[in-house]
Amino acid sequence: MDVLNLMRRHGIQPTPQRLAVAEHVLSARAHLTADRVWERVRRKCPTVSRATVYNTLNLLVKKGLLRTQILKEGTVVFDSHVEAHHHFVDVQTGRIYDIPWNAIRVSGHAALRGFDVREYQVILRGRRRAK
Amino acid sequence: MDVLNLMRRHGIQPTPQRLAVAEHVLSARAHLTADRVWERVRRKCPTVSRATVYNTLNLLVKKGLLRTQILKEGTVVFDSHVEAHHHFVDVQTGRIYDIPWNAIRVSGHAALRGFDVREYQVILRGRRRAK
DNA sequence: TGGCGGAATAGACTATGTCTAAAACACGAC
DNA sequence: GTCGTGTTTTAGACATAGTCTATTCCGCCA
Repeated sequence: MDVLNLMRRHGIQPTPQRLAVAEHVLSARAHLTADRVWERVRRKCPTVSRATVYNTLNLLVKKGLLRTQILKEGTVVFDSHVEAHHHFVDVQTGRIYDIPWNAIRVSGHAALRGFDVREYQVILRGRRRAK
Repeated sequence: MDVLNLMRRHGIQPTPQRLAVAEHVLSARAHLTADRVWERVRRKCPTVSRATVYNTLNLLVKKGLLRTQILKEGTVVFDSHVEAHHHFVDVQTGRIYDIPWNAIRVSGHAALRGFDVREYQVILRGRRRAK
C-alpha cells in the first residue's frame, strides 16, 4: 500500500516523521495506543518526539485515515479500520478484535425517543477461544 | 434507601467515609468519575482523602454495588445501575444516558466462532433531542 | 542569501489512577 | 483501663496519558 499517496490524497503534507507514524499505524492489525506507536516508531527513527507522534495520529484521525476507539481504561486506541464495525475485548489479555459489521444485527435503536443516534457499535467482552 | 444495610449485606465494613462515598455515588443518576465523587463528598466531609474515595469505589465495584463503564476518553465512570443495559453518549455534552436492555435487540453474537462472549452492550453516540 | 511559514522538538503542565509508609482507629484479651 | 493486632485512612509520591508552549529546524521562494 502506498501510504505516501494515501496521505497526499487526504490532504496531509508528508514528512519523514509523519510517514513513519502512518506506515506503522496503518499496517498494524492490532489496536495501538499513542505511546505504543511512539515506542515502535522510535525503533526505526529514534529522534521522533512524542508530541509529533500525538500530533500525527490526531491529524490522521481528522483526515479520516484512522479512528479512535474507547475500549480500554485510561487510554484511547487507534483503529486503522475506519468503516463501521463492532469490537470484542478479551478480558484476560486486553486484546481487541474487530467484528465485522454484518456479523451482528442490532434493532430498536432507531425507535429510541429523544435520541438522535449518529453511530453505534456493539462491544463484546469475554475470552478468545483457541479456535 | 438504607445504604448502611446495603453495604453490610454485601460484606463491606461500614465506616463514615465509605458511607459518605456510597451514599453519593449510589444516589447519583449521572455517571460520575472518581475525582468528581471526591469533589462532591469533600463538600460534606472535607477531610476525606482521594485515596479513600478511590479505594471505596473499587471496593463497591468488587462487591457488586457498582459497575465501571468505559465510555469517555481518559477516565472510567461509575454506574450504580448494575444490571445489563446499553448506553447513549451525547457527543456534544458528553452526557451519558442509560438505555434499557429491552429497548434494543442484538442478534448474531452467539454465533461468533472463536469468541466466548460473557457480556455485551450497545454504545450509541449522537445528540440528545429536546423532546 | 535572507526571510517566511509550517513542522518538529524538548520539556512543562494537567489529569487520572495506583502505591507506600505512617498515623489513626476498632476491638478483643487480659 | 491498657495493650496488641487488624483494618482503614491519610498525605504524598509515583506512573501514565495527553495537551500545550516556546524554541528550533527545515523547505521553499524571492
